[in-house]
Parts: sequence; C-alpha cells; structure tokens
Amino acid sequence: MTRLASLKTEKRLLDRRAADHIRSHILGGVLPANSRLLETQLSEELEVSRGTVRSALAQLAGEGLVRQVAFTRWEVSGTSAADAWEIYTLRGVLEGLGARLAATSLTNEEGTKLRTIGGELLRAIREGRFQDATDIDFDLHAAIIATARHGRLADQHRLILHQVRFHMVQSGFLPKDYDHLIDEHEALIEAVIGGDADRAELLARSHNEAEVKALTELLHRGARSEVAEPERA
Amino acid sequence: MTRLASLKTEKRLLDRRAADHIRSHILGGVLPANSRLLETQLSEELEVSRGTVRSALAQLAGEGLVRQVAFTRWEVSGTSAADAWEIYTLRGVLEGLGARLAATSLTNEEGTKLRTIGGELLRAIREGRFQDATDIDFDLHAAIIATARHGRLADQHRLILHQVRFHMVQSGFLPKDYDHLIDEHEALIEAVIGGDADRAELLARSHNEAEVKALTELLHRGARSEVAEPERA
DNA sequence: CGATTCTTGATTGTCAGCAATTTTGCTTGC
DNA sequence: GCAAGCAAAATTGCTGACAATCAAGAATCG
Repeated sequence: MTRLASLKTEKRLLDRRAADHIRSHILGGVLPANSRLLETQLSEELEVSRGTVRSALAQLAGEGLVRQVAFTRWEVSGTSAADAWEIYTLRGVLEGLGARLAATSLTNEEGTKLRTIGGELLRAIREGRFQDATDIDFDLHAAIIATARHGRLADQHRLILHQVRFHMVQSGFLPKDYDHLIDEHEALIEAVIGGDADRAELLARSHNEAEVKALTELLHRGARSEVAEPERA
Repeated sequence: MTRLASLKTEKRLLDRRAADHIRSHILGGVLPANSRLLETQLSEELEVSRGTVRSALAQLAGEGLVRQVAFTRWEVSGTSAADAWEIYTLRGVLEGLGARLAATSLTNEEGTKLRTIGGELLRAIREGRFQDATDIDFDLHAAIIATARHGRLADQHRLILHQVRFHMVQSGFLPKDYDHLIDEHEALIEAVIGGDADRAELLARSHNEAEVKALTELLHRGARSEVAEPERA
C-alpha cells in the first residue's frame, strides 16, 4: 500500500508545509521579531489560499513563534529578556528529565550515536566551523531527548529548541567559552552512557545555568531590555 | 455600549469557543477515548461552519486531546499506560520548576491565597465531597504555577492538567489515601511559603512519584495495557 | 485649535461550495 | 463461495467570496 508512495507524492498537509516555510523564515531571521505578518501577502508568496495560511499561522502561534492579536493582526513573537528567561528555565527542566530518562533506558547503538555526535561537535569547534557547531549542538541535545522515548517530551523540546534558536538569531548570541562547552557536553554524554541518572539530570539542568542566572538578575533589577511585550493569546 | 453586546456577540473567536465546547465534552467523558469525531456532525451540533470546527480540532490536536489521521479522520486521543507515564513524568518536572520559582518570588497575598485553597481542599475531603476535592486539588497546583510568573510554564501546565484530567476520567482514577494527600499538600504549601526552593521542587516532583513508579514497572514488564479499541461491527 | 464623530480603506473572521481522498458496497469473474 | 476490481457514498482538504472588525484620516462641533 504505502511502499513508495511516501517518496512520490508529498502526503503532508498543505498548511503544515506552509507553517514549515514561515517557520524557517522566522528562524532564519528573514522575518524579524515583532514584525507584522499579513495573511494576504503570505498567501500570495506561498501560492496557497488565505485559509491555509491562517491555519499555518495558528500552528505557529501554538508553537510560540507567532502571536495573534484577535481581529487585528499577526506578529512574529518578541524576544525580551523575560522571554529568554522563560525559554531557558523551561529548557533546563525538559532536558533534565530527558537526560535522566535517557540514562536509564539507553541502548548500545544510542550510546555510540551520542559519542559520534559529540565527536562531530568537537571537530566542528576545533576547525572553527561555529555555525555547524551550533547545529550539531542542537542535534546532540535532540538525540539525548530522543533516547528518552518520551513523545510528549520530544514534542515540547522541539518547540523549545525552535524558540532558543529564534532568540539566538535575534540577539546575535554566540557561546563565549568553547572549551568549557566541550567539557560540559562530554561530561553529560558520559553520565548518560554510564547510566548515572542523577548526574545526567544535574548536568543537563546546569547547562544553561549561567544564562538563566544572568537573566534572572537582569529582570530583578527591573531593567526592561528589548521591546515591551504584549499579552500572549 | 457593552450592555447586551456582551451577551450577543462574545468577543472571543468562534473557533476558540468551539474548541472549549469540544474540550469540555472530552474532559467530561461525553466523548470517550479513541472515539471518532466527524467534522460535519460537530458543525451541526455547534451551529458553526466546518472550517471553524476544523480550526478547533487542530487546536485540540496541538493540546494532545485529539489526534488527526490525515485525509482520513479525527479521533479523541487514547489513554494507554504509556500516555499516562508521559503525562505524569512531564507534570512532575513542570510542577517542580513551578514550585521552585514560586518559592523564590512569592508575595504575601499569594501566600494567603495558597493557604486558603489548602483549607478548602482540607474541608472538601473532610466533608466527603471528593469531586470538589479533585477540582480544588487542580486549582491549588495551578495557583502555585501562577505565582511562578512564567507564562510558557503556565500554558504548558494547563495543557498537562487537561490531559491528567482526561486520563483520570477515562480510567476512573481516584486517590487512595486522602490523609497522605493532605499531608503532602500542606508540606508543599509551607515549603513554598517558607521560600525553601529546593524542598518545594522536591515535594512537587515526588507528588506523583507513586503513580510514575507503578507505570514505569508496568511498562517495563512489557504489559501492553491499551484501552479498548474502537468497535468493529 | 482641540476633541469627537463619521467615513473610508484595509485586514481579519466566517461561511458555503468544489475538489481530492478514502471507505464502503456491489459486481464480476473464476 | 470468494477475492479482485470497480462504482458510489461519505468524509476530509482547500479555495474564493462575503461579513465583521479595526485603524486611520476627514469632517464637524465646541
């Protein structure tokens, strides 16, 4: 029945593909934070009907990349310090849970796969390919989550990573200390492979602790950086 | 101005209200797990167009209460043991983070509010109003999350609680030991009010630990305890 | 001149209908 | 009697058109 049908006809729903397209534009920085999105314009650009665009935008709103101002407009989400704080704190506990579960139910193939990705990351950094390194970094964390075998966690994590990426693109964020980054990843991988659930969770959670702490202080100091953020639907 | 306008034309978008209606039917057990949803039927029942129903169903799919089989059908989600395990493990870390943050940024009013809800919970249990007690239990956890001042966390938590409620309704789950339940809640409330972030997180996370452990063992034993499949005539 | 109401243009929200797809049920051939 | 294939019904996917709403500027009144 569905042997080669998957290769031939793209069976995915049109609104999903439209959402993919808009999402990649947002994550790629083509559509900047807080910029307005016009249904008609997107509809012409993607050559689909307005209803389809509308469905795609609703999806992206559910993913947190777009916000809807009812009866009025669609906008790309903002990236205030408060948003970043929310994203990183959430990421921490999600990846913490993922690392814990991964450590308890890891197979040999998954272990070697993690080490492989870790090696790629190391090489990319050593060779100065920092853009690749960022992508591989995301892949590594996603791979750990995948070995946790937790569908809902994987879904949430994917959305959070999108938001992390969006925030990084908008703020021009780059890691400062690559050696430290490598050490942290090595330790995390070995903890997962070693089956040390507590340590794996701890390492995954503390991975972003520096950013979280800085953002927490920034917010408590009342410094309203970036653009003011409206309500979220 | 807004005398009777508020009655006639409610400001919320139609598809949101349609989603609310369907969601309440699912959470109320009217639409059982794995049952099929027909767009036309819902459209007639809610007296809105099929497009609106479609948008509502897409929302509910994003919330995890409904699943879409592309080009074929919509179904109410299932409630297998694996689903329950995912839901409770996720709930654990989300409420853990919420309790930690709540403990660090709690105001006096929020503290008394928590104690008030705790009191209501106690009274409902003492008076044998177990249905009310369940609702108040949900309110209490939501209130803790609210004091964490973390929009994305609150959104995710709301969705998870919906799924918890759905699972409870479908499986006929009821707490076994109400005294223990009260103790746990009291301890959690006092930890939050006392500002003990570590203890608050620990208590919130271990709140469902019994269920999680039972489910984990059940799953590792390979016992595939799915809920009944849809009928074949 | 400033505030207020009205009009106009632009944009979003909803609907009904057509197209594509899947499922069902019947027919046909063996 | 039964499997395969085809026709018809049911259902979902997508679109264009119409209605409701909002933002901005013109007109009016103080």
